[in-house]
Amino acid sequence: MKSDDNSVKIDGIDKKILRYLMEDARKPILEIARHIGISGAAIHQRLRKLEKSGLIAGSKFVINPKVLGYTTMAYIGIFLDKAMSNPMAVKALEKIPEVLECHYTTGDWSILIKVLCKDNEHLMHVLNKDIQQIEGVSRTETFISLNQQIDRQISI
Amino acid sequence: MKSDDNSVKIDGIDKKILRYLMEDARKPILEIARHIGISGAAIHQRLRKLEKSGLIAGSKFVINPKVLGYTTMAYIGIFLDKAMSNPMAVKALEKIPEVLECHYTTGDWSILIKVLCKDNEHLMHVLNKDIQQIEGVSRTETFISLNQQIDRQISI
DNA sequence: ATTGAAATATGTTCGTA
DNA sequence: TACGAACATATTTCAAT
Repeated sequence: MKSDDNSVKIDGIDKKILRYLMEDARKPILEIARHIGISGAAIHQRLRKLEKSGLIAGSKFVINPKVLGYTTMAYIGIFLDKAMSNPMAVKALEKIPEVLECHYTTGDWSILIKVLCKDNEHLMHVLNKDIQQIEGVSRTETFISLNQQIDRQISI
Repeated sequence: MKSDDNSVKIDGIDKKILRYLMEDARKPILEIARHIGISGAAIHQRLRKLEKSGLIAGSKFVINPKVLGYTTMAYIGIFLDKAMSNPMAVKALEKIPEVLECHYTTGDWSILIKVLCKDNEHLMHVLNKDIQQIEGVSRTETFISLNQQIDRQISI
């Protein structure tokens, strides 16, 4: 069910439903139904349509890492010797649990990753013992996040 | 309920419960109960404890932005004239819906942001019309994510 | 697409161990 | 902590519009 511009069409009611569930995935459908004034069955049907379209990728519990002692987040730009080593480097990065994101990027680096560590010492360990030891990694540039001010999903 | 190292203690059962819900926030508690072999009431009680500890920050529906036509993700390093302009710049960034993350960082830039746009043209528009026009922004460096290979939460 | 109602499943509380 | 039972809600399906 795709439109001309290769994107799914959703109407105002779909948006309202999604906005509730993007805030709280466990919000009861019937509660949303009461808020926006249509039946629970209608919402149920719309959600099935949205899931089928692929727009809803799933749902997640959000964990607060600080409560587990993880207080140091950083972005690390990685220079690789040869482009050939990229897929192997990503495989190695996947095995490092502190690596939460990994992007091939334009610009100076081959790869940009986001890591979450307990503290600076832990970060240093991940850099020196885990990342620098990956075959093909020649150099890294680290940017520690002193404070995350915005963290949100796409606005619909 | 914090331990000596200022982090919450969770046991193996807590971890199992959380792992299920981090994958699928709407997974029924009773289903999880059947999987791990304790009663639904016990899980309910543990979840209340985990929420009270602050470890569970909430839950979210995950939207696939590609289905809405958003295919260009980029990181942008922003140079600010004076540190003084930082909070004002963040306020201005909050008003740009394409900005999904914003970090104060160590290193070259004052601020690192993540943006999600429909295409390169849209990204260029956000750069030139929205970001560059913010008071105090002197220069930006853009890194387009050609491909995101890893995207996950903290592993517990 | 939407509805109400019925059937099924789940969430929640409580007394007890 | 954990349990089971009882009660309150929610999800899901379906015939009808």
